[in-house]
Amino acid sequence: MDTPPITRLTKRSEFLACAQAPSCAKGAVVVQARARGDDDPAVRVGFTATKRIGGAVQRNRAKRRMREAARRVLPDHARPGHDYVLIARGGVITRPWDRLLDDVKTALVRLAADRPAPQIR
RNA sequence: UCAGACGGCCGGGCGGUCGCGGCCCUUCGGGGUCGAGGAAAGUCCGGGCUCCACGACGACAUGGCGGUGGGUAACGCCCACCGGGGGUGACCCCAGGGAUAGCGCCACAGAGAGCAGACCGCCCUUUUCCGCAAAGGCUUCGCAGGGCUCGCCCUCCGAAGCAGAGCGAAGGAGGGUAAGGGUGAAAGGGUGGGGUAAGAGCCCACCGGGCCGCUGGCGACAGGGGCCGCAUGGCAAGCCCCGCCAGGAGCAAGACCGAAUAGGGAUCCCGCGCGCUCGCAAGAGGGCAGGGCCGUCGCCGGCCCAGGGGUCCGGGUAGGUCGCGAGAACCGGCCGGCAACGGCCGGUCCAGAGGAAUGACCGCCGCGUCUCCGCAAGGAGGCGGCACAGAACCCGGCUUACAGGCCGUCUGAUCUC
Repeated sequence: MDTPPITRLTKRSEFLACAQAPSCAKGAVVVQARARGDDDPAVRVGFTATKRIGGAVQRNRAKRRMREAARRVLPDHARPGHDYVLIARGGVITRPWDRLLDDVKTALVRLAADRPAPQIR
């Protein structure tokens, strides 16, 4: 099976929809996962870093690290037809890179185990 | 060499493997190219741009600015100069218009603080008391001489005492004095001399100040002259006065396109008939007839409808496109100007934007720091050490933040010659 395309979330409404979805906090990130319920197998992902992280420089750096982590982890651990939102927590900038990857991976696995995705052809 | 003043600049570099955003090309595999800052920050001023308002004007209110002359699109910015203050100096600092337009304030301290003021001190007059006391005087006594009416008188000298002009000290009363002490942010020009009872611009010299000409300068001002002895302070970041500048909102400005759904309007087609019950009414219920759908075309049965359907127009939401980067641009040269800056010539194209592009891992080098080895030069290793910080419509400024480092000019010391 081909890996579904991964695109970015860009609309505020899409982020808000994911905010209602199940989430899992692990290490330096919080991951929200939402089954869109349409027939598109695409995986979409968005990133959030609030002002609690710091100024613009810190927030940008947090999003870049999360984006790179998602790029490494999502193709193997994301479920098709889902939207994911990664929210930065306090230590996301100083977290060692391997640990950050583990955080995202285990959060994704746990979300997939908690609620199996509806069957998608 | 050491201290310091001012101005300017950099703010990690090279490489590898995966990646990211815009644009272009593409044989759709990919390729090419560009891709954060000096502050992108704070959003404090000034503009461009856009919409709204508007008589293109004036007045008032409010806010801002405030030495002069330049620069600029403009500014509260920049440059040069002037004045004042600080520093040995290079240089630095100044909210730097008006205090005889008016109002107000000047706390505390202090005797007195805005038509000044007598606490201490100084001086004069007077008075009380005390001390000292010249020349001379008076009283008493002694001694000597002389006279005579024999008891006194006169003279010289000595002793004691008294009064005493005057001097000194203390106190009281009246007055003079702003030089001194003390208070204060500030005490009604300063310093020196004369003068005086003591003092005082009372007088004089210099400095300061005011007024009026002159000279230089575009000007702020400066220089010098004459006159005036000259009480009349500070605060205008208290109100105020004067001059100058400001219509308001901001790219979520604003322009265009515009789905689904639900409203609105126009028009066309079909239907919109009868009676009953409940209800004040709006309306609700069900019957016959009508229309639609389904089962089998119809009869018949079920369900649904009091309206249904089509076309067009308009507002408008999500969303999309534009606004949006070739400009008060940058680089180099020449010219003008002390400079800010301006002009000309040549060259370059240089991010774009949306939930927002620069990251992850690694190697080498640089810098910093720590540990160890070494007499030293140096070497080895560790670091989760390498600033402040991320364009969001765009410019010109200001302000604030910033590890470390570089360059230039100048000043004061010191050393060598």
